[in-house]
Amino acid sequence: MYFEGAIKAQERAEAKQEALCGATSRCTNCPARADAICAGLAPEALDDLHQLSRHRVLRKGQTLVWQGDRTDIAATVISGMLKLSAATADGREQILGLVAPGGFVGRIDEARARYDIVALADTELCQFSGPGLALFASRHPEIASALLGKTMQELDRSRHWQLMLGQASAAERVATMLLDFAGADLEAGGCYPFPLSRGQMAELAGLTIETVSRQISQLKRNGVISVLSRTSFSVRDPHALMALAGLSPVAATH
Amino acid sequence: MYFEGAIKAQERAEAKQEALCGATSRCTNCPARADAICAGLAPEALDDLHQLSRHRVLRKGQTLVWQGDRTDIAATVISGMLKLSAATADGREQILGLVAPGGFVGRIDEARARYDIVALADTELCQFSGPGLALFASRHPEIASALLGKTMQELDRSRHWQLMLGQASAAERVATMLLDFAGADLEAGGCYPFPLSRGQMAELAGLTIETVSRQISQLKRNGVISVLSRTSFSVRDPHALMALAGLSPVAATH
DNA sequence: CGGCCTGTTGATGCTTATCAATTCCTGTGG
DNA sequence: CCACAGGAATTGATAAGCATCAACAGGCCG
Repeated sequence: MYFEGAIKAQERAEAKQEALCGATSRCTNCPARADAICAGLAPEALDDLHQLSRHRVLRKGQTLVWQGDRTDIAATVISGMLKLSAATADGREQILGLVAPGGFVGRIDEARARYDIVALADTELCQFSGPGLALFASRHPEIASALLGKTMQELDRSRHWQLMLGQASAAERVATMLLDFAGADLEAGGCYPFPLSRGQMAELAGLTIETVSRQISQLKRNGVISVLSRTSFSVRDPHALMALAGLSPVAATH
Repeated sequence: MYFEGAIKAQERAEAKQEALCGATSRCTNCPARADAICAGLAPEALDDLHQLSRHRVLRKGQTLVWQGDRTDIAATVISGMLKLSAATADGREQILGLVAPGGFVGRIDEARARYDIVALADTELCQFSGPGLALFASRHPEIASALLGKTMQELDRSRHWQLMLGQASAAERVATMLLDFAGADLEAGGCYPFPLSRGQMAELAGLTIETVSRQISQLKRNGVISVLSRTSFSVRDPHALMALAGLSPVAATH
């Protein structure tokens, strides 16, 4: 789900090449537009929205927003990947969400940010000011509706993890993550990437690095998956993996 | 936060008495309106919205939506309290959210419900059809904006619990819940209700009944709180309670 | 080729779940 | 008003699961 869009990231190379030509031209060629809040916007409205936006590039590891900042940044991810993560006073971290191309981050109102927003890879953004976007949305119901839809989708994802973190065992959490990485086109023998390091997987699943590693090793031992490299795996027994993920009521709908 | 609105529930008695008089009259007297999505709507628009709504009463324990149902119910809570909860295949339950008067539940699009919606107390609703409300929102930016605001607020709450469930110890989770029950007006000696049973508190915090009970007993032993009855407690040492909750970065902003 | 970061594996202990027994409210009926 | 029944809550004993600490292996880049 999160990661399907990431594959398109390579395709953006050419879009990057073309220097500042017409505003609309950049938008029509935008690789994220089909999934973004501006999808299906009429040409002249798209042009207006483009006037409000600022193209921005984050390098891997760079932080867009710091937890506790008073900021009203809003943005669509064009390429790359962002993570939203909150840290506790004593340094424990929890990844709250991942945002793939076409996804939306930020707030409409200006309030203290409750989490960091950090680039997991080099990331291009189409950035807006929150109030500016809100004003635009008030005049363009299709944008307001798209914003609501994106936010509800994020709410569903967050609640899905709420269930996982509250009730699932380590094995169930890891199996669920792998299914998520595999995406919709899960099949026996299929090869999929680990888009996150073990440490990031641990932060997402509310586990330690060691536990994630052990669970992956056990799936390997049981013949459910093969680990091809540090960053990719193949699924030998999709049915077993889904059975292990078990409690995810959301899986079926993705 | 969740529970401040609940106190107003008693005040609704008179509103209930008045039989069907003018549509707008019912809305203007609605005890939840100040916090609901219809707050600040112009009189004629309010009247239009009222035409789309259906007043409904749920008895305690009654279910509005079943997990897995294909439904598009949307509603504002007028009085009482709803819980959103998801169950795993083997019966473990997790409370995903609580909705107090003025709060909004449901979906705009028709999709499979990912969680149950159940009344924790006798509850009055102002119910809409999702698409009907969406259409209304597309013509009334202030409603679209209010819906987005409510949804973002729910997203913040869900992510707050994501952090709790992923990283916090049992002691931290229970302390955080008690602070939540106390609400904004926390003070030494202040007396507050347990709006949830121990079992419900456990479902919310991702713990067992026994662990919740033990944590409360320990807070009692350490002089941080007193338990006055099964359903109320007083805070002897607010500072200690906040220190124990510790990692909640959200607490400060409520 | 060597250093370093990431990941794996092992040993141990703490936290919390589980199972079981008892006590305490609360509401009902005598 | 008091006694009693039944559920809710508390407390205790034990065990499972995961974190923590520690050592080691493997791959990548300079």
